[in-house]
Amino acid sequence: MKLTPLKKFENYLVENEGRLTSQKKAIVQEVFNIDDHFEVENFIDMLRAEDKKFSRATVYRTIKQLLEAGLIQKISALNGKVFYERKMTNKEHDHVICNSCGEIYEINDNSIQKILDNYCKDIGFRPEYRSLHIYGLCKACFKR
Amino acid sequence: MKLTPLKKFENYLVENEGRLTSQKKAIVQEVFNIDDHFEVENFIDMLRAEDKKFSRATVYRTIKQLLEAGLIQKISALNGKVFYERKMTNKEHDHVICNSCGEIYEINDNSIQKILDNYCKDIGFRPEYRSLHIYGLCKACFKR
DNA sequence: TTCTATGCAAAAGCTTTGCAAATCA
DNA sequence: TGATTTGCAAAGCTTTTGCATAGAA
Repeated sequence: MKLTPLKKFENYLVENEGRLTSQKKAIVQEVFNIDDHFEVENFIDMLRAEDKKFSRATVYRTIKQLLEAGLIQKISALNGKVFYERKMTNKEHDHVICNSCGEIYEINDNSIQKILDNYCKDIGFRPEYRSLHIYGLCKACFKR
Repeated sequence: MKLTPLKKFENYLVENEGRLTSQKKAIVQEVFNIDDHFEVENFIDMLRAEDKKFSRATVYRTIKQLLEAGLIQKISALNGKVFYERKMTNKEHDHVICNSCGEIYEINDNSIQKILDNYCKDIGFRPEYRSLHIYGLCKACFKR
């Protein structure tokens, strides 16, 4: 039995003396309609485009709650931009990125996962999210 | 023959029509005196404590230049905090970052390097730089 | 009915920028 | 000398907060 994100959020709110308002409902649905990561300001624009003109404060507050509820995760890029995306429990984010053509490859090697899990265990760290990015030149671009 | 960070920065500045001022010199020396990562505001305080009272703008501008020169690197924690640290050319930067207190641990495990090198070799990718960040809760914060 | 959530505007952090004066090459 | 850099203050951005009102339970 799998709960919908909205249901999960509702459970979280019940447990934490929160209330499920129409704004929160709409925000949750919007977030889980987006496959990709998103920035808050863009997200607000998307809501606006659908005539869901909630205040910035409400959107920020709801995103914070979704984060606390563990339904979404935050990604901080090196350029200072902050993204959010719905949390995929079974998917890590390992990428190989070509500096020349921008092509992105996914790494699928669970020996990395094992090593990292062991490391975390050793230092008593409880991992929640990982990001592994390798930058360089892909085969084709290297030949040139 | 190994160049000092200051010399490298000087070279970078010459190539980019920049000038090596006394402020920049002092900032570079301070940065390379710090073994750990640092936040800009703390860094400014450290400079102040040594009576190097440069304007915030100058510090930010110099850090930006050091970043462009490839002498330091930026780390963004999920709680929004931004850290910098000097770049060790012979060492990859794998970090474990606590989302609660912001503490950063370094991973030293060259088996990761081997796996990644193998992976790159397999797909014909020539790696230049990698960043591996694990976010979660450190021992102390998890207990709370 | 009671307490949380919302919207607004103001404030808070952090970082960047415009401009005149200072400094480097 | 001529161009970049500095310091200051102001402005920009993103995010948070105080407060009165609206709304959920």
